[in-house]
Amino acid sequence: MKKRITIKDLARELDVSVSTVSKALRDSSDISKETISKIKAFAKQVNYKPNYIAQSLKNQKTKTIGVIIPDIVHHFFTKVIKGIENLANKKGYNIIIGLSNESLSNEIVNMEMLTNGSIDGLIISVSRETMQKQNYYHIDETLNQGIPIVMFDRIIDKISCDKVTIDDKKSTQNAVDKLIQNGAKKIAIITTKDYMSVGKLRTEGYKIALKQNNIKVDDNLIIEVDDNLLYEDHLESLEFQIQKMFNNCPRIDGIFAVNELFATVAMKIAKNIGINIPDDLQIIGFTDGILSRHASPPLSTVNQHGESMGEKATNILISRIENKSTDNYRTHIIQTDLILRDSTK
Amino acid sequence: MKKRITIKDLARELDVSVSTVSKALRDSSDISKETISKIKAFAKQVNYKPNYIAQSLKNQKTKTIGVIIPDIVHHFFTKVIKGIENLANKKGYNIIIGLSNESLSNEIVNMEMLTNGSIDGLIISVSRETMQKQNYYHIDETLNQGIPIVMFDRIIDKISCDKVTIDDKKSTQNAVDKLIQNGAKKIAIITTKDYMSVGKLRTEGYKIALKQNNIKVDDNLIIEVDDNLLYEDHLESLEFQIQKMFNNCPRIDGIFAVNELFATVAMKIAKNIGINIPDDLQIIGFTDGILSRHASPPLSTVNQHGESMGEKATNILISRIENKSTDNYRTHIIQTDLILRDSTK
DNA sequence: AAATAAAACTACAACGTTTTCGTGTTAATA
DNA sequence: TATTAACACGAAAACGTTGTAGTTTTATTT
Repeated sequence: MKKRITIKDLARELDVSVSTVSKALRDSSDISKETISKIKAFAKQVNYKPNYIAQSLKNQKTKTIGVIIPDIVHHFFTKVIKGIENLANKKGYNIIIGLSNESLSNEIVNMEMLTNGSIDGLIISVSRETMQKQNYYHIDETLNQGIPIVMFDRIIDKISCDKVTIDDKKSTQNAVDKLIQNGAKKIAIITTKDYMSVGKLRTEGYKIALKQNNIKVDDNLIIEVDDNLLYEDHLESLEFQIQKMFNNCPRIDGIFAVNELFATVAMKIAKNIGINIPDDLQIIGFTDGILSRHASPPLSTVNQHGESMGEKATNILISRIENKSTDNYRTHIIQTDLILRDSTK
Repeated sequence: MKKRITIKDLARELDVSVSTVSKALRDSSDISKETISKIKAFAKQVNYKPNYIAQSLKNQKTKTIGVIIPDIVHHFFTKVIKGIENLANKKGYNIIIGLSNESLSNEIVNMEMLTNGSIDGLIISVSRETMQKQNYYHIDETLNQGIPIVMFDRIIDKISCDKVTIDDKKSTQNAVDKLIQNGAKKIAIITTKDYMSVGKLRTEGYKIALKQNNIKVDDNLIIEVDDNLLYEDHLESLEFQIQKMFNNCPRIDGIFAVNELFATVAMKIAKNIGINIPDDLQIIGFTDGILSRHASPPLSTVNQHGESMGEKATNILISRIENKSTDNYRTHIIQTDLILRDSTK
């Protein structure tokens, strides 16, 4: 186990001062060409690598960005992270990840760990509990400390910072429109309770689409799933609610689901009852994940472009970090599109 | 934007020395009870938070562990990360993630970024390219630097470090056994080319199970998919190979697939041809992911317990980091189990 | 040859901690 | 009362860098 080589070691070996080495390595005009190349050559030879921690302390910046998400076992978030990582790496940043597990206290703990000097900026999608309790103190705090934040997907209007998201309302409006154009008349939506901004917005989009096409909104067709439970572990209750919907309104011919799990489960149940998809019932989900792609039939879905979202967020964050740009905060909208597969006509 | 409060600030305000403050905050016996509580109270009042970077530099440890994986858009890895994060957080560690995207050079770059002082230890599942090219220099290097490494899932025998994985051979042997017990006689395996240790081991397990049950191994039933391509983007070629298998050997009554995507696609194709599952054909996949759970019928599968794997790896790593334990390196085996759903009788 | 300017290099403080080794008080012992 | 021990605190170095403000050397001008 070799000891790490430091600038001091180089200086001693080459019989120059520490400052000379440091400057040479960063091509300072203070140092002569020959000395620079001599030092660099030697540094390379002995495999010198600068200590990031020391640099961070000295430069007061860490070249790492924090990412806090509610859950990592989730296709969409995973795509976003991929986008973040790729761009961040390209720009010489590392990412350090915190998981809130949908809990406010976890979110706070993670945030505190990260904001004690470890990161230059933060990208976050807040936990469900944070939205419910509307407790944003920790977010305000880190903003106050001068750490730039970019929120994505689940954003909070009251907080003023950069945001990147999609137009949830418009996107579902388009999707529902498509259902209607395809001949659907009795369209249900499977959504979440409305403390989740996205669920709420998508429900609104659904209603607008219906109204514009002169279809009456029927509250029996609006299924609000209580997503306090982690769906994957509580499938029965989800299935139960959907089953009930079919019982109450057997003649449903279109379903818009707020995520791909809801869509997949709805389709499964419909098929069990003997409903033919897409002939008798058309379904459109949200988020182009693995489930949609491999369901049978493959699900039509609204593609959120998670990777672009991650890249956009990273871009904004890094320019805040590096330019100290004090432009007004903006909310950037990522375009969605409708991927039409076999669950629609 | 408030300036961050440092120990120096506290010292000035309270009119004591920096050392006293530092010691008081860590409950040193050097300092009197009263002074300690006075200092702590004040620190709390002004919301003092220690600077992690400075502590890292001074203490020569960062309390963060690096995680490098080939891909994050992948249910299994995601489960492992969850396991790592949960345990790490509990023990006061952060995790910082690097993605290799299955590329050796990316893996190297990430590794270099992380090993320049940013992490105390590393958990890694190597990229496909690393396994193919058998280029392990970067891994040896960081081991040499005294940074402990735990490899998981895709492990390299030649490298001596801690490892945690499953018994691929035995697990598939059990699964194939189950198929045979259920009456299957003509069992195919869909695997990967054998530079991937896991594909190779699973194929071996498959062969053992057949032999022990006096079934002749038929090379036509061993489908080796070239997974140099990212499957998700190259489904056609995967489908093509599986299709061909059914054409060549129509009477297949059992399939073991090396991952859940292969299993799902195989099932889809079989259903299209009109094969009934599980009556005519039984399928078992690997990795209990979202696809298996929501396929129709739901897929029987070998559960790898990714989360436990992550936790185990973290445990081992942290004890290496903190105890400097010099026990011999061990390879820990995580038990798998067979989840029986509706794709088997 | 003296004065000046430019070039090449170095000392040192600083980033925010932790820790070793003192030093000055007070209390206990001889 | 003199000596020692225990207690409470502080000065300063260190972790590995960077950058400012010198200082020395070399080259240029008069």
